[in-house]
Amino acid sequence: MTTKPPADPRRPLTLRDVSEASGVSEMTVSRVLRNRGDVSETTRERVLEAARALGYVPNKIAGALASQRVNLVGVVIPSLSNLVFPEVLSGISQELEETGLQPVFGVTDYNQEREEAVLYEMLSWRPTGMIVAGLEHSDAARAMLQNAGVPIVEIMDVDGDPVDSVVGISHKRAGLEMARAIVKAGYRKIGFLGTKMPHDHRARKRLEGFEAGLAEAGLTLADKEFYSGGSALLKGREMTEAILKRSPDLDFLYYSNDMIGAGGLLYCLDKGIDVPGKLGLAGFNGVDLLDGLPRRLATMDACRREIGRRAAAIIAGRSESGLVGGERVELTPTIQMGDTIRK
Amino acid sequence: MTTKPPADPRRPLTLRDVSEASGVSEMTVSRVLRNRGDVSETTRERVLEAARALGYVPNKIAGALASQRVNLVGVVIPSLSNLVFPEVLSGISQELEETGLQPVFGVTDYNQEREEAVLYEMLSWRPTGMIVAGLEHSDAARAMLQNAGVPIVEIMDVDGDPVDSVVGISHKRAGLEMARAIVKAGYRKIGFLGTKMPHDHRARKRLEGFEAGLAEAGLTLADKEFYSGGSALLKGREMTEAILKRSPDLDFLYYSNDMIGAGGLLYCLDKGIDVPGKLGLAGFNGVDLLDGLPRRLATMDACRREIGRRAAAIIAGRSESGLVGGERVELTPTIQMGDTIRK
DNA sequence: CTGAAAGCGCTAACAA
DNA sequence: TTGTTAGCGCTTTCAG
Repeated sequence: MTTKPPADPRRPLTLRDVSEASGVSEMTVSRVLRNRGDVSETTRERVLEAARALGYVPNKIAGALASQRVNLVGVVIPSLSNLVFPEVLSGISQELEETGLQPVFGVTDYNQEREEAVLYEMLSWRPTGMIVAGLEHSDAARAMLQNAGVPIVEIMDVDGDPVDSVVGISHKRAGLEMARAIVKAGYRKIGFLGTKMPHDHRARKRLEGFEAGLAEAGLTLADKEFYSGGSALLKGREMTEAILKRSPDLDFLYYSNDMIGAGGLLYCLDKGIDVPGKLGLAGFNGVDLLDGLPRRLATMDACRREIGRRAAAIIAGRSESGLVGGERVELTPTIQMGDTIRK
Repeated sequence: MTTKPPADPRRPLTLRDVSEASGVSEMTVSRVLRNRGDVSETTRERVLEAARALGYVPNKIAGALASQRVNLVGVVIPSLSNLVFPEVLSGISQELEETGLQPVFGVTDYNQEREEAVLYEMLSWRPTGMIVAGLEHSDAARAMLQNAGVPIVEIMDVDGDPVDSVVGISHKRAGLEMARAIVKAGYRKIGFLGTKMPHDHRARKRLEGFEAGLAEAGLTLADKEFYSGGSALLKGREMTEAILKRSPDLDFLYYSNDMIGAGGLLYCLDKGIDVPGKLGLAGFNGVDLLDGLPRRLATMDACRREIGRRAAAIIAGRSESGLVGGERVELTPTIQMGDTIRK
């Protein structure tokens, strides 16, 4: 006759431990812990009591393997320091809160190889769905997403060919409309200041749309200036100084984001340049972080939180309603004229 | 005689599929895909080829269950919009990059109930380790962490009683030293402006340390102003206006973070207040986002990226070297005097 | 309302 | 170098 060796005390607890402590079968314990099926109030309480007393934390790995269900939603974004993405994430978290689904974040640093690695890693956890920033992916990444067999939502941008669903704004259109507004306000010698990152496709599309908008009025960009890295506010300052030295006759500066725009604005105020009389300014994103500046920079709201919410809603909706086709949600950004464009 | 029904074509691929496609046992396929054990170059290539052709993505759920190893590190932070935390996360990602470990983020919104929920959720995936912001947790949360059986690193703050390891700065000391620097520069009527959030323990500790520092010189805070929510830059402006209206004789304003400090600075410059001659200003965090302001705000670097890195290194180190006791890493923040304190 | 048996997809340990 | 066997901790399914 043998006795079982005493279990390792540092071994994580299992359903069996709760079962033994409560004198109820593992199956019934499992039911109680998941609120599934009918369990008598008596046993229910006995089980809950035992689980709490032991400090049992269920093993979702085993649960997921057995049930073939994982309450994770993968979210892949290029950067956390961009100010834009935390807000998207926040919209996603908020929308998912009530659904029992949990977002899991991955960051690519605007790097396609990293993106592939992150996607592979995430998909290997068999998430309920994936939310991925942007429409531009390597062939391998697209293939992975296509074969994943779960709802995919590409976000931020709608100008392109989505794998499945897409939620975002048209950055081309955003650039176009900003150009029209600027032209309409009477500006003619217009410069562009933006990021150098070759993989920031959305900034590129805004610039394309912007140039198209100028072309409608027979205009072309008078000058451009690009940067990469560093404090955006400071870069905005430096770039503005540089472009104005080179092209002193510019009457408008269009910045690819609000942070560099704010730097430019501060520079102009420092130098006593008449804004928006002699020089108009506009950015992009509508970050309310900047609301306390001496003047409100003209900008365009990118609907960041709403994008996160809608994307999450698609995943949540589909995960309970079975499969539906790819949806397309195009949000409409609104221009905020602020105080840096002439009326 | 029966034939197996054809497999559901949308069913995710398994090791078995790769095994059949390559004519190699599942076990060997598994070895190849994990680079474990010796496999002949011939079979290795055959397997890799088959896996790629099929688009096989391994199922980590099953793998983790079988191997009892999970390459996930849980990271729990209070907020993403705080500017501080993205940088910590970035330090963590960076340090983990080479180790095969993957960070998974969870956000608590400075809410203890949410924290419990997030911790429970994460621990149920049996991660390799946990990084948690702050030392203040509910009893239930502490118990969960204590019983998790994996390395826990609490970050940001060292003033308190850690569950296991801790990496951070002393916020008490940070406040204390800033007070000393201010007093030494000759300021005497000092006001404090900060967040109202009752759960921002670190801000509270800085304030305590700050008051202790003033007390050393026989001083007390002349006035205080608190806020919650909204654009920090704007709030900084508004609060500064309010406190100066109420207490026009203040000669220094200590802000609990750089963003509201920047708002205050912009307000003072607008109003033509002599900074730092008549009024000194200081913030906290050292966010280089603000480098482009007209003057550099005095501040104190909170070592955010370094904190993330060190915490991640502890998890990574312990996961391969077996268990070690709780480590304590206290980083030393450095004052940056900027242009808003008299020399 | 409760329990017993089978197996999710993979890997540890051992055998060949 | 490769294959076989058992089982990770849970849930599904079916039987009581």
